[in-house]
Amino acid sequence: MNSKVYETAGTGGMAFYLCGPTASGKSALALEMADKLDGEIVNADAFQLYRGLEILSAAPSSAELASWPHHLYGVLKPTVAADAQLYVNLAKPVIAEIQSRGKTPVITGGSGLYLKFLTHGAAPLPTADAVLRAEMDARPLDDLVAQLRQLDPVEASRTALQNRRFVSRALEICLLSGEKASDLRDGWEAKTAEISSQLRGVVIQRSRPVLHARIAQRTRAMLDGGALEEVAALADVSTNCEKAIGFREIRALAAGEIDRATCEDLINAATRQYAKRQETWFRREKWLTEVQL
RNA sequence: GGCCCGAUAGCUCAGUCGGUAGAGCAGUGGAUUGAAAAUUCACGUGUCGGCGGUUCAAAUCCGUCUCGGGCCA
Repeated sequence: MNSKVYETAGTGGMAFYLCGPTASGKSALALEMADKLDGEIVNADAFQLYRGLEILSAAPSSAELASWPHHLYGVLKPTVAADAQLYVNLAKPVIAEIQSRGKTPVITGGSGLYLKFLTHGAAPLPTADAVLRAEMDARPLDDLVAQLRQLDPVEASRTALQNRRFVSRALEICLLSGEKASDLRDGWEAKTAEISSQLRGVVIQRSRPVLHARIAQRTRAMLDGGALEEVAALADVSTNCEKAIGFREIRALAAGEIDRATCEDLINAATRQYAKRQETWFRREKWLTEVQL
């Protein structure tokens, strides 16, 4: 059934990437692949990194974690605001250490940006600055766009100017570095193709009806399996964790603003939309071998 | 049985004075190198419940039937 996956994986040694949309069955396949490749599983999911979000993030169960070496699951406190570079800083040494023992890292997850940073490296850009971001968040978008146009017309011309996040980040780079974001980014982009040719991995695909059914099943299991208690226990969380799908919905349920069925529907819809975005992302990663399950 | 209200996109609904219909949500496709489970862009033909009638022209007016919901018996 997974002969194409095995073929892509080869005989082990190199890191193997196992990607796919949420609820596609990555975790189960990871266990299988780790066994096959004499490997160890490394998390590449932005939310499974956190402790206390196990149910919402559909992290592997404690039984699964105990059954085989897993790395980078539940390693961050919910108050920490992670980002792609922080993830790479955590993952690189873990992967190297696994390889030094002659094992194969099976890097498993669906966070496209985190995976991209890990596989292709980071552009030489300044790190996010919380204070500057807060300042920019308080300004009108038009104002940010005008300043970006002035500081870096090239970047402004190729940025989606309706997207506040993208405009802010481009501007942030210019302001923190004193250089043009476009110049800093160009150097990095030129090198990505060569890197891709040396990577090895698969992206799991499932038909939409199947994926949607799996999502619905999982949402129900989450809500029945302690997600409400988990959210209730998360008193102090970073703004990262607040964005976990299900967090707001379950808060609303607990507050009596919506009923259980509505909560379930909302979580399902948000999860389906997320899965679609993941598919769009991975479709562009041509180095991944598509595997239909 | 009588009366009233409703029936329009997958869902919830809008539709002015008659000129063959459009919002939100859902869905689909895209963008996306330090917030990414984030953020953002694009995409709207559907027996206007059925049948008849009036009219140059009906989602819209009239009749009737069907199915909901309600009130009175």
